[in-house]
Amino acid sequence: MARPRAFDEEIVLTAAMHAFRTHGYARASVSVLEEATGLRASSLYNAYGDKAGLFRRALDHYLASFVGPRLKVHAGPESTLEDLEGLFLTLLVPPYDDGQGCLVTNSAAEFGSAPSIATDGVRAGVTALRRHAEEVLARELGPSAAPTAAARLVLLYQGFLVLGRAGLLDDGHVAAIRAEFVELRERRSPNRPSTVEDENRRSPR
Amino acid sequence: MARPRAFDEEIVLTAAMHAFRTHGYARASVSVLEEATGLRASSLYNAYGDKAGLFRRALDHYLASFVGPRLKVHAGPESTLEDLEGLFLTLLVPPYDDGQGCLVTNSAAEFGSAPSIATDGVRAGVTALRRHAEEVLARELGPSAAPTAAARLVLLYQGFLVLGRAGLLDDGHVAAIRAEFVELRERRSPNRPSTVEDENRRSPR
DNA sequence: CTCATTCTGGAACGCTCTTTCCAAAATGTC
DNA sequence: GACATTTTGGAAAGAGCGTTCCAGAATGAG
Repeated sequence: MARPRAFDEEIVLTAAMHAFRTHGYARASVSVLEEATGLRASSLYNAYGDKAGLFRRALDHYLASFVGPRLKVHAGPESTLEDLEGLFLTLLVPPYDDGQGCLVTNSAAEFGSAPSIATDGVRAGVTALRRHAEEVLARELGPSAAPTAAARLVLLYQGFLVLGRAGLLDDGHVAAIRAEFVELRERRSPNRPSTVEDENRRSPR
Repeated sequence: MARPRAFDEEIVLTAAMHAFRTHGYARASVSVLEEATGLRASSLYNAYGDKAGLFRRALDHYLASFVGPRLKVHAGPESTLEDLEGLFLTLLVPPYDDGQGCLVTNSAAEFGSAPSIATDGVRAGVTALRRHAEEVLARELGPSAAPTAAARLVLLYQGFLVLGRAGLLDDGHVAAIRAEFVELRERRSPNRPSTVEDENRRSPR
């Protein structure tokens, strides 16, 4: 009977994910990862093969455990423009306001367009955001306006994430996002009934 | 009489700048920089003190020799909405379409918000873009709408750069930018006369 | 020519990195 | 208890890193 693992994988992958998000891949040395996860190098190697293997798993974990649930809440089948706006605004409050940015976006910048260990995860993350946004926008604005509006929101969101990562977001950027959604609401499809629930979904701030 | 330098500093800094832009700071090893610049390590150290010193100089050079002139053309005292749109669209054609992104944006993602060798340069780059955009927009839309519109363009531009870096820009994003400027033109201040020159400034594509 | 000064290139240094090795540990089964 | 299996932790290996050292090179001045 093999010795059981002494760690909870969920906890380890979450810790690794945050270490990679904070330091980037190159700067997250194995000793940094040891400290973050509480595991020794040989345990990490035994479990994940090598550093790149751990990164891939951490990125997958990020997509599944952070991006996925956020898209479900803010851009899911029942979501509205207010929920979409909340996707941006929740980045300003705990637990998303730690200033370390998004592992997908950070990895996009770090690895660039050459094939890499981040290629599939970055594409998956950006594609999922766009697809979800487009579905909400198709319901809210009608199907013909949705693709362009979704592409625009993706650009705005990536910009928001980069400036957040750099600590350069300010009230002006927030006002720009709020104005964007004011405009989107003015373009709401007449087929889509408005409800008082919409006002409560934006929160925070 | 001291031995003169065997290199042209402009050429070396430009080469280093591109190496840092392509590989990021952490991955641009001194041997990569040797290859890019054609100088040996000891010459680089003699001239710039250390790797961080070279990076700072390369980032400054980028701001002065690439960002500054681009802002002058696309967001200068005579520039219009069409010129501003060209700031985005020129990223799609040579010499700006090499897919390595922007040293400011890449460094923002790499170094984050903690104090670093990139802090001042990133802030200067983002601030300059915003200020220039805001001046154009104040002329074109009127001073009250300019701050929010500028902040929005900065977010869009950063997002455009990140997705460009990741090789994920497509026609949908370009259409979104074009639509953005269609909307901005509809909001042009009545005080600002339109000219046929405006149509020629957008190019390319 | 000598001199003083700075630059260059190759070699080397010391450190950090990623990864491997292997003995001991942790388990359930017999 | 012995056994087989996997995991863990500490030590070590080898490679790559950033940087320094220093002898020779390149210059203009005298």
